[in-house]
Amino acid sequence: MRLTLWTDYALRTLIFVGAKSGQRSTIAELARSFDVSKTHLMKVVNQLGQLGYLETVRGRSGGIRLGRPPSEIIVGEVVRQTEDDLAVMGCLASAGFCRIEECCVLRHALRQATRAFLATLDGYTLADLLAPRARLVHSLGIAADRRFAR
Amino acid sequence: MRLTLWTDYALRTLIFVGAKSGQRSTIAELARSFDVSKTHLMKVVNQLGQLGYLETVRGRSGGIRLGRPPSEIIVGEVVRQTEDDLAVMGCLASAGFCRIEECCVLRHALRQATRAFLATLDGYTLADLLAPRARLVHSLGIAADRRFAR
DNA sequence: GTATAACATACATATAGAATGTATGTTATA
DNA sequence: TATAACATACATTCTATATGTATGTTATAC
Repeated sequence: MRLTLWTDYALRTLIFVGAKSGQRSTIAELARSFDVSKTHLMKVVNQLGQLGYLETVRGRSGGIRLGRPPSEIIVGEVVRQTEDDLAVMGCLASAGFCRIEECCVLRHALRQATRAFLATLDGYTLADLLAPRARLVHSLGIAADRRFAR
Repeated sequence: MRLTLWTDYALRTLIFVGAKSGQRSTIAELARSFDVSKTHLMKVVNQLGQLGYLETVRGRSGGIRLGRPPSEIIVGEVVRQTEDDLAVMGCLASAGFCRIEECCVLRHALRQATRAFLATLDGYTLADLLAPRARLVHSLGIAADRRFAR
């Protein structure tokens, strides 16, 4: 029962970009920090941009910043959008999967459990994830931006 | 975020065997009903037997029956045992996965969400799943056992 | 005004884990 | 003692995920 690495990168991207607050981040910088290829992470960033979670700026001194305040980015919502299949069992993904589906109590239980999972994540916003900001900045190796430093 | 088909078969096996109550089931019969190969389902049944959920009887007129009362078979417990990896994200599966893991609030949230998922399933026993017995028996095509019928 | 840094996107390939299949062995009873 | 049924090791197939490659677009610094 694993969420995709895609969702993992998406959430980590939001945390990273959020931790830099005012400063812009670049995909190259994120990719280095996560140890993924730039082109791959680019796709994740692209989706987050289209969903409005990120504001992407093209051009020579472009980069990424948050598209809305951290307190308005709900973790459960992000997961629902980056994960394209949240059905924990085949019978929840397509009809006719199992012959007892019309009277299946298990199916009901699984739906309820999935709701409980997402509801828990809905209790967290990006602002909550950014609470230990000082430690995050340190762990992520976020340094002062040299372009603006001098 | 899909549970394995293995877990699916395990739960369906318990429902099927439970629905036949007193009567023994055979793997061949289950395999036919689920439209899986006998040898594959055999492995699932074997595990359930080793865990004590099923009592398997070898020999010419052998078969399967429940190893304990339906009310004592907790769905969440079964899932925890048939699913070998319940970590919804890499960072919950192995240490050193991500550089912010020591101060990561998301990690905490994901653990909490997983607990909520399983806690929901812990609220159901096999007895609950068997409640609509008449309809189950009908949908599963469970007929009177011919070996004992005449 | 043009070179360049940065994002955008379509398409192709690789990989790992799940799912299934094959083969052989063991048990118990009709 | 033949046979129906469970036991288990090993091999193979399949598919979604993950990644890579290639090319295009945008906007600004110089």
